[in-house]
Amino acid sequence: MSQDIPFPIGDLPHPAREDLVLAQVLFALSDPARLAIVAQLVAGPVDMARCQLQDPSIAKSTKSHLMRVLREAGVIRNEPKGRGRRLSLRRDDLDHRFPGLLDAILASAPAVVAEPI
Amino acid sequence: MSQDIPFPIGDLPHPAREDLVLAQVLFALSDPARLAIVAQLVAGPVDMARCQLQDPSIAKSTKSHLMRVLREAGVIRNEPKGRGRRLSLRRDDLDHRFPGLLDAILASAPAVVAEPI
DNA sequence: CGGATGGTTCAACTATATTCGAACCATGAG
DNA sequence: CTCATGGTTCGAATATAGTTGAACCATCCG
Repeated sequence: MSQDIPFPIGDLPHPAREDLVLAQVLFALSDPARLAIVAQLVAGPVDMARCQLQDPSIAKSTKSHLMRVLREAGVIRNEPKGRGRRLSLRRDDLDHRFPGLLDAILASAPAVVAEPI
Repeated sequence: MSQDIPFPIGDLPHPAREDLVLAQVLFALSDPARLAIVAQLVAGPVDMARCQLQDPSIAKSTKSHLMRVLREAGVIRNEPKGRGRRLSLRRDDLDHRFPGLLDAILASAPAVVAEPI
């Protein structure tokens, strides 16, 4: 039961809240680049085009892959928006399944201040 | 500064508290087998010989490797004891560097009841 | 309808992790 | 000392993850 998220979140598959797996979430967050992405999303949703990686030389396919790992672990949402995509933290689902986990990680993660528009 | 732990903990190298890296800790805990080991250590130190893995068919070299990943991430201590080794959670160091992280993970991890002696 | 822009997917390659048996080392028991 | 026990390390094999350019797809803009 509950294969993917019940209501449409865009064309990409998102795991339902009850299908999140702790080890998978931890793995997704075990990479500094992915951790930095998550830190950027704490303040709120970010358009993918505006979400920068530390290393600007990274290929866009790689960036897309980073987002995929986070999405498939249930850490972020990735929904179409206009001609681009909008990324957001699935904080509610994470907090519900793993209370305190995200807070603890974010508190220890290097702060990433969102680039002003 | 502070390469390894300042006081002797056995012959194996252990990272000092201030050298623990969040991403590395998360990675160490992102494997179900390692997560289960940690869960076993919550109740207190365990002799390695008594610390069982779910899959009993796993080679001892593999078990040793699992312990190494956890040790190198600073999650567990591994000190000589008699002719064997004693494993323990570095809860104090983890709590100090990443407050709430271990609690959150353990609360969400599948409980592993220690085998009675 | 054409571009142009922004992302995903694919296939191939590289890099890193896992797993194992064998060899080795240390300790405690006899 | 000698042996058995319990673990680590090594090297090789396998598996999984990361990275990339090219191809593709969708949306907006003109």
